[in-house]
Amino acid sequence: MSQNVYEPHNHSACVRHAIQEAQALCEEKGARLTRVRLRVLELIWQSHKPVGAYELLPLLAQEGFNSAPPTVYRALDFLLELGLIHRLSTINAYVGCNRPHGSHPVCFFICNCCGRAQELENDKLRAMTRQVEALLGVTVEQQMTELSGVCPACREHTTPETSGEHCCHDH
Amino acid sequence: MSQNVYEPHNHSACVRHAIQEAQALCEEKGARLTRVRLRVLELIWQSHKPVGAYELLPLLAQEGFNSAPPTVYRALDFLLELGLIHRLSTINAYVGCNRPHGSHPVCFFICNCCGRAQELENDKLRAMTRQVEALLGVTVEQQMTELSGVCPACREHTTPETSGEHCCHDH
DNA sequence: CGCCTTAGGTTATAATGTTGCAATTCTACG
DNA sequence: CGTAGAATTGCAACATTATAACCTAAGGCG
Ligand SMILES: [Zn+2]
Ligand SMILES: [Zn+2]
Ligand SMILES: [Zn+2]
Ligand SMILES: [Zn+2]
Repeated sequence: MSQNVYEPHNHSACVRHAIQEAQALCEEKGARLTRVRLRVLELIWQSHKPVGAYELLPLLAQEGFNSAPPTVYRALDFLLELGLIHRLSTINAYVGCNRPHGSHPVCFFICNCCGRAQELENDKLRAMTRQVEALLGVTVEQQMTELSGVCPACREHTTPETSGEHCCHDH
Repeated sequence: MSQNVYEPHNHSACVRHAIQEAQALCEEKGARLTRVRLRVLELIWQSHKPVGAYELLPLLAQEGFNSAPPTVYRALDFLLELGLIHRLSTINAYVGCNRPHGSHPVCFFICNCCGRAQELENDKLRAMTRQVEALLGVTVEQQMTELSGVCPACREHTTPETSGEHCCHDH
């Protein structure tokens, strides 16, 4: 929904939109968005900060769901398969997808300070892929780009005396 | 050394070049390329297929080196720090760096069939970074792109009857 | 040598992700 | 409806990857 998660925005709308998209996509593909799967997706969307698989365990347990690793990983696999979430391998965490419509090149910026991640649609990325294919004669099937650094919000909050510390945002 | 690891090439030259570069870099930076560190680097360079940390353990043990996880990870950390190797986070494996001269944007293509990885210098990548910085107002500090698919050698070797199997190359 | 810094040895443990199998629930079809 | 087959979940154990803590050994230098 939001094009820049580092700016204040109506996050409820992000969540609502994501869930609606998910339900529509599952309907369309005949996939079953069961209670656990839906709840995991909701939990992931609670913020734009990617969440680790093992962080989800206690959250699910708290709500009476079964909470063993396979439960979470199966839900994550399902959501990944449908493209509803992405896995950020540099930080071993999972985050909701902006436009869950089929497999697409993935590009994220991750703030090292607040942890929030912004998905990016980038035409330079496609150009790069084509260039690599032409150069090496390969066929690209998957691609993942992870940028990291400091977001505008964190740069602003990081005054000289607080530098080195981490600021904490909820989403 | 090689600009395309999927083509036949003089791999000894790759290794020799990498080790020389490493020694020069350590000299220049006053870093100590100890026996374990050098051997780990050599082992990583034995092929263009990224190697897992735990694969190195028995290889080191076999040569009389201490082989507990910390030994290997400390060597890897040292080599990563100097930029002599890269970590491919999508496959949790380590591979030698082409041009070990300071921190630089990392871009690899990884063949899903033979596992060999080719590092790429790509101007589209820099353009993308600038575009992202301008778009979000962020500051990019690190970046990693991992493409995967099928290399020319594997596409050629994968006839209809062998499709689905993996071909094995040494480097 | 004697002091300091860096590197390595050792043990244990944390963090992340998988396998295998039985039990349950859902779906489709007659 | 009722039942067979498929998909999903529960559960226990295990595999893989990485780190912490604490101490000893080795190298650099006055
Ligand atoms: Zn939001
Ligand atoms: Zn931030
Ligand atoms: Zn080579
Ligand atoms: Zn290949």
